[in-house]
Amino acid sequence: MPELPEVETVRRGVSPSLEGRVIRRAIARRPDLRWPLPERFAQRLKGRRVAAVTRRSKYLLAALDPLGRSPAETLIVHLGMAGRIAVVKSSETEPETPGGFALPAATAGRTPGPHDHVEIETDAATIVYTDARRFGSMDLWPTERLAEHRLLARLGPEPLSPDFNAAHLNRRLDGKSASIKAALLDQRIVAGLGNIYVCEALFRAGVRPDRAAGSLPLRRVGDLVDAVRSVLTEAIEAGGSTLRDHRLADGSLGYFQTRFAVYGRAEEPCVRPGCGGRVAQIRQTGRSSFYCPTCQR
DNA sequence: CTTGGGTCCTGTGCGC
DNA sequence: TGCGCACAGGACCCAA
Repeated sequence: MPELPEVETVRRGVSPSLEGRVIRRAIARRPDLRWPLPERFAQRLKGRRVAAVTRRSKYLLAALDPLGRSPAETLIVHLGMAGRIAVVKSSETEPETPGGFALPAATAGRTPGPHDHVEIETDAATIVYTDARRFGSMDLWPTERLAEHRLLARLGPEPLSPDFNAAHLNRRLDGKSASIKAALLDQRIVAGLGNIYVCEALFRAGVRPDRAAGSLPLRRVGDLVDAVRSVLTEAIEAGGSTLRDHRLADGSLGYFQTRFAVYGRAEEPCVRPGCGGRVAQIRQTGRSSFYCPTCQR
């Protein structure tokens, strides 16, 4: 799934086709993704002007201007594990397909793929939401009360904001017996990290994923904050990581996966010069963790 | 409250 | 080549 860098990459890709533009057509090909879509979802999108496209954690947020009796509302999109968004330019009959990636059908005369669930069309492009596993979700919610939405209300600070700092993280880890890996995946503690970037951040900070969260001295908590920041920042610059599903909105590939130090590198040598260790893979709460037993303590 | 396991769903890649 | 199984970037929900 898309973690924060992938969602941010998608946000940047779709913004030009949505911001300041009017939704002239919307299609929902099924009534639900992970949960039921809102009542009359497609109809309620039609005619609305998109004021801005932002991101909170792994959620894409499209702020919609009021229309008629509808107040200002925000379209909330989560990509789940395999959700993908493609921008198909209205003028393109045969869109570019870099990397051999076939863009989902969207424009007139093209057949939609079996998992192309939602399409949103402006005068600039058609935004196609594809999600084979359907772990993703969409909702429409009054912008005025956005912070109260059940999916957003309990999220911790954005990892790239000043609110995520050593003092905050130390307070949230204090006394925790769960692993540091589980704590960093807990979206209430810090919002937007997933399995890949937690593994990579722990490597950078030299912290074993199975250490008790509450066992880190403040200084090392500070190292972890720095590591989270640097890995996310670099991943965003690289356009995210493409394993299976993630694509930039134009269909091209993110390339941060070429810079993974540990994720998916079980048995391979540690990248730290002179280390000589091998990357280990363990399971924690049902998910794979990768780390260097020599560098990470 | 915290913690870990089960769950939703489909596709892919591996071993046999 | 086919089959079955494990696993996949998430996170809600629930039992203990």
